[in-house]
Amino acid sequence: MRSAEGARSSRADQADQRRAELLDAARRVVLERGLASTRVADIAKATNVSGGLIHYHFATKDDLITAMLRATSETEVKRLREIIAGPGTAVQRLDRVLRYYIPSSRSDQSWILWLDAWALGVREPHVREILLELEGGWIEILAEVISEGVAKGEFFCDDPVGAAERLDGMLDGLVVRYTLHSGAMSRKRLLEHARIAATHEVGIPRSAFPA
Amino acid sequence: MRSAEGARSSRADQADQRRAELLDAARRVVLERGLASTRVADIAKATNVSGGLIHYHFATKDDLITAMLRATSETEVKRLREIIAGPGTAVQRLDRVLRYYIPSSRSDQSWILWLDAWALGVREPHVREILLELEGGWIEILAEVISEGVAKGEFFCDDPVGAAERLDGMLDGLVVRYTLHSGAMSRKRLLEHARIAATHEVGIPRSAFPA
DNA sequence: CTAGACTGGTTGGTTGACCAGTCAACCGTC
DNA sequence: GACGGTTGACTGGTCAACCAACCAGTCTAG
Repeated sequence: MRSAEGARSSRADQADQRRAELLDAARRVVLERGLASTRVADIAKATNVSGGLIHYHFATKDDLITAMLRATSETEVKRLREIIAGPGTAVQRLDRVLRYYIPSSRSDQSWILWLDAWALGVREPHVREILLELEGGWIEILAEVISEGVAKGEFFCDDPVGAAERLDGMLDGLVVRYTLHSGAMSRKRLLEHARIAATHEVGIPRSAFPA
Repeated sequence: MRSAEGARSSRADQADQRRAELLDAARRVVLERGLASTRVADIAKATNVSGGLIHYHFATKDDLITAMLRATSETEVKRLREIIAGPGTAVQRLDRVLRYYIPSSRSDQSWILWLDAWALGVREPHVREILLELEGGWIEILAEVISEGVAKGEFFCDDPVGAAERLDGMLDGLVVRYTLHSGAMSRKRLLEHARIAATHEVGIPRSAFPA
């Protein structure tokens, strides 16, 4: 009765949990050390696990990294969807998306992962595919929010997808700048840039956004 | 008479030339193989030179890579300055800058170098510094062109530096997309995005740019 | 003008560190 | 007792950096 599908820790569950744990450790280690200098042994150590176990769950280091990127990308898009699912006007929703691009603090270094992934993606088609999905997700969501605003008469824009591509591109570029040279681009300034560009794209005044 | 300062191949000249040759080969090899998998031996082979010689001219691999990035960055900014030095209206000059961001063909992969450098820059302050100068150069030049246009009454923009930062950021982001997923972003569309964003930033109609 | 010392450039082989992936043996649970 | 999960030692290979030797010009003293 208990051991059927409601079982607390079947074999499969245990393996899945370990896999997830390894993926998580991999993400942490890569963020800390960078993709280039991340060894399988580092990830093993971060999980208090033997090196061999990694290769039991993931055939190659490449598999592990790829799976980690895919998992991270998927939860990222999922969270973003939750963000826009909430209530509010189109401007409020758009502002939430813009803010979600920007690292919330100096210690939030999640973008580093994507800088590494871009470089890797140049050579690795699998990685490129993951990145395409992630970027596509951002753009799609931005475009949705904009279209919605247009439908409600809040926004004015005859090419929501184009506008979304431009906004997404600008945010990517500016976040790189913010991540690499925090001195040359404050978080505040970055957000202001995002909001100004958004006003240009959806035809509303700056005052429509919070100060 | 011949051997004085007009000498064809003094010691110093020879060394400088070899250094330049090595830097050039390094750039080619890194573009082709990626930073992560570029070996000193690869660069040696590409120059038909022994591995030891590399370490004679550059103490460490890191030195070589850093010097190569710095040299590339500097010639990049120099070329960009030449681009805007030419004649024409402010719109024409701005358009030339926008076009200069964008790889001129599928085979022009020079941006790959900067994707690698961004990832490296996260960990290496020297690299970060080079990138800051490069990006700063782009922004400065964009801001100059915009300010000039404003002074001449061609453009309308009360914050040329802010506009330059936004345009530079957008172009960086979109070029990444173009470089990684050429299928999802054609060169034509990329240029169109650049021009549209520019019209927003400098307050001119789309028709001011070439079709 | 020239022989020999000196210097900078170059070679190729070597070394020591590092690391992904393998393997045989071990443990706990059903 | 069989199987999924786990260990840690081991292997084969790779690579940056070092080094001893060599060579081609250049300088200097006689």
